[in-house]
Amino acid sequence: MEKDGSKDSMDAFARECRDRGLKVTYQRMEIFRVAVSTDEHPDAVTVHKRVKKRIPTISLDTVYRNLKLLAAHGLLAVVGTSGEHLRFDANRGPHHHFTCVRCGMIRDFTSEVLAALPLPREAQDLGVPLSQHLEVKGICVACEKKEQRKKEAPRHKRDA
Amino acid sequence: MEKDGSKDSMDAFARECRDRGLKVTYQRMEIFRVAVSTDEHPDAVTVHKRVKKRIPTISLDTVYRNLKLLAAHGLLAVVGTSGEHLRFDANRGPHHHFTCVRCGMIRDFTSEVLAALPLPREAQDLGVPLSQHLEVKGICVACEKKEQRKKEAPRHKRDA
DNA sequence: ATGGGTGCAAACAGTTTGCAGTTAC
DNA sequence: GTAACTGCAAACTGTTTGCACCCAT
Repeated sequence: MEKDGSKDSMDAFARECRDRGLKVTYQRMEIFRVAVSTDEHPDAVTVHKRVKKRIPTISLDTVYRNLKLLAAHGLLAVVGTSGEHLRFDANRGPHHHFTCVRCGMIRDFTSEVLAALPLPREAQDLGVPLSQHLEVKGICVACEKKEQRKKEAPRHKRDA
Repeated sequence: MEKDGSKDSMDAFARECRDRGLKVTYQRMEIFRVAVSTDEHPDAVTVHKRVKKRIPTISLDTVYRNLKLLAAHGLLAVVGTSGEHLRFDANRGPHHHFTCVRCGMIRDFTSEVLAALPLPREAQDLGVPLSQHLEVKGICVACEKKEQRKKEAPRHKRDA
């Protein structure tokens, strides 16, 4: 699926919706078209504004609902940790983040390999870089352990 | 400044405050102590809860104000894009982000060098990684141009 | 003493939810 | 026909702001 909102990609999207039991509504299609036609990572209000040009009566909450729904189905993603509360970081040195997708915990790590990494040219083409850090998403050891336990001992209903 | 809230680091912090004309209040010190004593990247409510143990009467908005103030002074940082609106990304392939610190624009880029990069061991120690992407912060070409113009032609008041 | 800082309460903005009517399947 | 979806309005939550008092400098 290219990021252009072409007929092909919209057809593919419609198919993916039906596959998941999601109805293919005009609103949903237009919301997706707008989202997929830009790489500015718009927020819900921006998407709403743009969709309104085609569907003047569409409501903001329909946009929210659809973006969230599509995100839940993996048809699009929420950028970074956006939308969560403000989180603060008193570690002022260069470091990277490991974010647990289960519990939301963010842990720092440092890496000499990464520190030595030159900034890719593709990024330099976009502007003057000031800092860079790697965002790793995954499942932290604590959550991993929890899930292991569930698998290993499903006969106990300790995790009702 | 180590991330331990030791007397030394607190003294250093007090000095940095005074250097910037910020008053060294009990509340401010405790807020910083909490922030710097953890790498969980707590949100304001969490910080508030912890500071309350020492200062039961502290208000949540004092915590907000101080965290924001300290962030503005570079004494701590706001994590990722947190706190902004929800932003959505329909680019489902692996890609990285260039975020402009001036205008907030986020642009995607891909990089074969990065794609080939093995995940550092330090991250694997924290859990099972699912995805990784580089977050580059800097000044985008548009903002860069704007600032150049200001420097080069200050005699014209085209940028009043 | 005095300007910044604090606490309170009220305002705000973005997001979510309940409901009744509508639409895709 | 029915379950999913939409639009509206009201609720909610995290964050910000105005104001009067207080405290570090």
